[in-house]
Amino acid sequence: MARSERKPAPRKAAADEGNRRSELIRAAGRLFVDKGFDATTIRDIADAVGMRSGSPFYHFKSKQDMLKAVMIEGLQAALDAQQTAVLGLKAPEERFRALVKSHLRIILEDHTEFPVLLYEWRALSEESRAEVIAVKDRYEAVWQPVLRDLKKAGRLGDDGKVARLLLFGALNWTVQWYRSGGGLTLDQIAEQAIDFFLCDKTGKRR
Amino acid sequence: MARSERKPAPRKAAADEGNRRSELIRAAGRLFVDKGFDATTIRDIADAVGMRSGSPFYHFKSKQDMLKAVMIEGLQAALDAQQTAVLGLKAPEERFRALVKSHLRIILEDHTEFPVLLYEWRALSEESRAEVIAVKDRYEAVWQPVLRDLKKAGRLGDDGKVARLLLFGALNWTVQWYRSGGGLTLDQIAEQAIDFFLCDKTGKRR
DNA sequence: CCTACCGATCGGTAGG
DNA sequence: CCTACCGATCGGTAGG
Repeated sequence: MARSERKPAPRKAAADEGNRRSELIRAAGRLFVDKGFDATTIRDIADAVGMRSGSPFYHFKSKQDMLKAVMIEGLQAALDAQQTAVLGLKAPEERFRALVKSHLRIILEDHTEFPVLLYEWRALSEESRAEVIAVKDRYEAVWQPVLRDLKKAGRLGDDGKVARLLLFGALNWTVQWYRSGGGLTLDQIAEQAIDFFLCDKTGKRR
Repeated sequence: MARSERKPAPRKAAADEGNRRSELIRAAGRLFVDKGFDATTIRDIADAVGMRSGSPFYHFKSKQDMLKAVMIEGLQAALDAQQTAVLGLKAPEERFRALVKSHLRIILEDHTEFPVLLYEWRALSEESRAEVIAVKDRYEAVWQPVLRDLKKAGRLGDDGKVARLLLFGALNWTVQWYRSGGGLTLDQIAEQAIDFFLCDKTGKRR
C-alpha cells in the first residue's frame, strides 16, 4: 500500500506511454496494410490516434522505426498464436496442420500487423532488417523440426526446400485474394494446402 | 520514293516518340520493381532515360498513367510468351506444364514489367483498374480451358478454385525469394509446383 | 522535349 | 505531448 502510494505517477505514466505506443503501432499497422508504407503519412497515423503530427516522434525516432516496430509486433502475435496452436500436439502431421491453420488465421482473420511483413519487406531499411529477421527466424524455427519429421516419415516430397517455399507462397499469397465472407472458410483453404503438401509413404495423395 | 520523301519527318518522329515512350516504360518498370511505385520519383525515371524532370509528362499525363502503362506492358509480354509456349500443344497436361513454365519465366527470368502487377496492385487507382483487369483477364482466360480439361480428366483436386488460387500464390510468391544462380533452376521449381497440383485418376501423386 | 517554376506535402525538430 | 516551424522534395504545369 505504502509502496503503491509512493510511486503511482511514474508507474501510471509508464503504462500510459506503453499504451499510446501500442495504439500507434496498431494504427500504423492498419494504415500500412491498407495504403502501403510510403503512402501513409505520419499525419495519417497521428490523426488515427488523436495526436498532432509531431507527437508520434515522441514514441518513435523515425517513420522507419515505426515500420520495424509494426513488423515485430506482427511477428510476436504470430509467435504467440503459434505456440498456443501446437501446444500438446505430438504427431508431426497434427503439428503441421496446426501450424498451417494458425498461420492462415494470423494472416487473414486476426487482424494482426503480420501482413505488413508480407507487403512491405522492401520498404524496411537495411539497418532495420537484422532485428526483424531475428524474430522471423524464431517463427520459422518452429516449422523446421516438424518438416524434418514429416520428411523422415516419407510424408513430404523429395525436395523439402522448394516445397516449403512454395507452401509459404501459397499461404502468404492468400492475403491478396481472400475476403472473409467470400464463401470460402479458412479451414477449406488450409485443408487444400495441406493436401497439396503432404503425401503418404506409398506416394498416394490423401 | 516520292512518298517517302514527302513525309519522312513525321514518320520518323512518330517512331521516335514510340521509342522514347517505351524507354520510359522500361525504366519505370525496373524502378517500380526495385524501389516500389511510391518511392520512385518522376525525376528517377527521367534520369534513367536522360530526360529532364518535366519531360515524362509529355508522354504520360500522370505518374498513375505510367503505372498503368507499365502493368499493361508486362501483361502484354506475358500474353505473347504464353501464346508461344502453348503453340501446337494439344494435351491438357502438356499445355498446363507449358503455362506454368512460361509464367515462371516471365516472372523470374525475362525481366519484364510483369512483377509490377504483383507488387503494386494496391497503388493502381480505381479508375486505372478496369483497363488493366481487361488484359489480365485475357491472360487468365488461357488457363481456364486447360484447368477445366484437367479436372474432367481427374487430374485436378476436388476444389478447382482454391487449388488455382493456391497455385498462383505459390508461383507468384517466387518473386519474393527466387534469385537466379541460387542453385535452383526454374524447371525444378516448375516441376515441384506441377507435382503439387496434378494427381492421376487413382489419386496417386506423380 | 527543356526551362523555370509552383503549390502542396512530407518527415522531422526545437522548445516548451 | 503540443505549437510552430523548416528544409527538402514531389508531382505537375506554362510557355516556348
